[in-house]
Amino acid sequence: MKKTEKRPSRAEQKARRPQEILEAAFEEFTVKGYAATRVEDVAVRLGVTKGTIYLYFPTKEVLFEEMFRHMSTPFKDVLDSVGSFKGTCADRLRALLLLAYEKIPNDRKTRELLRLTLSDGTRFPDIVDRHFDEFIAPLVAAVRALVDEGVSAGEFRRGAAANYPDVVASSILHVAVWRLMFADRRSIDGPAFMEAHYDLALNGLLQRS
Amino acid sequence: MKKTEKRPSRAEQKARRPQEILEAAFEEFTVKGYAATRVEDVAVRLGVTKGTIYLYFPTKEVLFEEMFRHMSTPFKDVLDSVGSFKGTCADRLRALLLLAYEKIPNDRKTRELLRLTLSDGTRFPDIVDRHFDEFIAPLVAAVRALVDEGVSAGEFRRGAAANYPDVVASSILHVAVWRLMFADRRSIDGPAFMEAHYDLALNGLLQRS
DNA sequence: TTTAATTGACTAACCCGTTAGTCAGTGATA
DNA sequence: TATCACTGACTAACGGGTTAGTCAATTAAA
Repeated sequence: MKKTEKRPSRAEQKARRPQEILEAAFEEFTVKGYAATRVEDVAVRLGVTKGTIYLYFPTKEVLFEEMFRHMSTPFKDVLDSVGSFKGTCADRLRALLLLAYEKIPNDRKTRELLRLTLSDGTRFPDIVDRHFDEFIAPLVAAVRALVDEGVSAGEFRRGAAANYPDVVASSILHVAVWRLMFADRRSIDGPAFMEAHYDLALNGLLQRS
Repeated sequence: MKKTEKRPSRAEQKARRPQEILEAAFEEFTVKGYAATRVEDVAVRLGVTKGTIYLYFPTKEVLFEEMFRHMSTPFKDVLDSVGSFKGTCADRLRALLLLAYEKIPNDRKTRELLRLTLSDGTRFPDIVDRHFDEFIAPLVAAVRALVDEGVSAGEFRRGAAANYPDVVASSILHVAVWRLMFADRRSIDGPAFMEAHYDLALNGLLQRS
């Protein structure tokens, strides 16, 4: 308990509350899932009582939805930076994979939101659509653009894989799911796995002779 | 409602009950998850009352665990049949992928158990370990054996991908997760996806010469 | 008639959402 | 600067509804 920082004024505290609540909610919901999380758990984690939560959010469902929105940062911006990259398509594929690994399996926030999407997506179809629009669609589009360009340039083969870009990226999901399943119980060597992924994908795409 | 089959005797009914309950439990748990499923939902689905469930299973937790055990059919046996295949490693890789696609993303049972593993695995660590032993480990081992053999025979490259067999198979998981997320809302062309997967993996593995 | 599978009412505990009341913090007044 | 009336963020306790688990009564097969 540091005492160095001064106690915030009431106005400051009030302005800060919604964010604090949403972040506490994230921790609880991701560990227990929507149904098994009690609103009071969220409050206790923050050091307040349940009533306080209801001053800021009308229902548990709204709390969950807003938590999800607050925690999911769009992926498009990150991907756009790949478009500005120079170099061979092979180099740019590598850059793209690096970014995607950072953003998806290596980022706890994204990883846990994936879990919630799978476990509670039926109850909240909106968050699944958001997840698709903000993560999956942009990533698949980026891979597709890159592969198409490689094919046009004669660098990549024209083949079944080139037409289904998902298969080029899907090992990223593997790492994310692995970590969600086993946490620290079975560790996975991220960089080594990514190298293997890049090696297989690149050689799978490259012109053969 | 066919009336052709005769009413079962009491002994027959009693012998049949546990299975019936476990299958009804599967339907309910996979739709709502552990926490949001009521024991009475399971009973109603079967046309009995809650008390009956408790004649056969002592608690909701035990019901869930036994449901999971009853529904997960081991994968090893299926994989062993690949070992007896003849042909090039490329052919055998194709056969292995076909089997894996049938068993994982195309099989509703396996798919939904994957969802439960992710959503309620924290509460039931045992089922995660079972899942690993019965699905993941055998599949990875089979891929590794095949890739190693291909490398020894000079058919496959020696490279990063050959050392991390997971990347060769991980697109399978992609289809499973996709279907869990979007159900019928965004369909995925299974056979075409598998072709793309095989195309990329095989060319990624093959000797480059 | 005997036996045992099944029922369904019941309990105890739980949890969402509400609200009357509290008190720390604020700012006007002297 | 010191006093104090007032505000509003927060709390504590509760109503109402739900659900896991129990068990005495029921019912139908043998």
